[in-house]
Amino acid sequence: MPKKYWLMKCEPGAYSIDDLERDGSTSWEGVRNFQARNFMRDEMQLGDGVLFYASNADPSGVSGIAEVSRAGYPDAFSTKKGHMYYDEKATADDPIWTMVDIRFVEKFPDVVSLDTLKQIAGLENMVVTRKGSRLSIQPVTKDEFEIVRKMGRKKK
DNA sequence: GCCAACGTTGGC
DNA sequence: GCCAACGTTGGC
Repeated sequence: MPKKYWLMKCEPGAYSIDDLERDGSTSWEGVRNFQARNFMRDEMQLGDGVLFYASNADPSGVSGIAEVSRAGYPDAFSTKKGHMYYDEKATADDPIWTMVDIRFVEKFPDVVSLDTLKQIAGLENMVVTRKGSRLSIQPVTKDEFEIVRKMGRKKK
């Protein structure tokens, strides 16, 4: 299966590219959106490329690169009563939700801001540049991934 | 902090 | 199966 590419959003206050660099890798639990879950459960594969996107940031944008280090597996937090990711509909047999692990690859010298993404030719169809795009895990094409990586490596 | 856009829920 | 109400996301 050919390698796929993704964009994963997180608020830096919750988890940033610096946290990922420090930790080396992390589990990506707590996604409670069916579309995003389906991507993790059905399509994400070991080694897939990830654009690490900082939302609600200053500025918001892609702050680095990660890769999938473990494909989709059940999100055990969904059955932990009292936990912030607890879902009362989840059971041991059917935890409903899925998580993946990702590994740090690189941090960009400068964030490729959303504003920049919107101006770059070739990224017109990127999900993240569309108005009202709230999906926290989005598919990205190989071309889009490489354009953003190239931009991110460029020093100002 | 505001609020538009969105996803989910639940009444009917 | 529609759709209003609600809660959340995320840019600004």
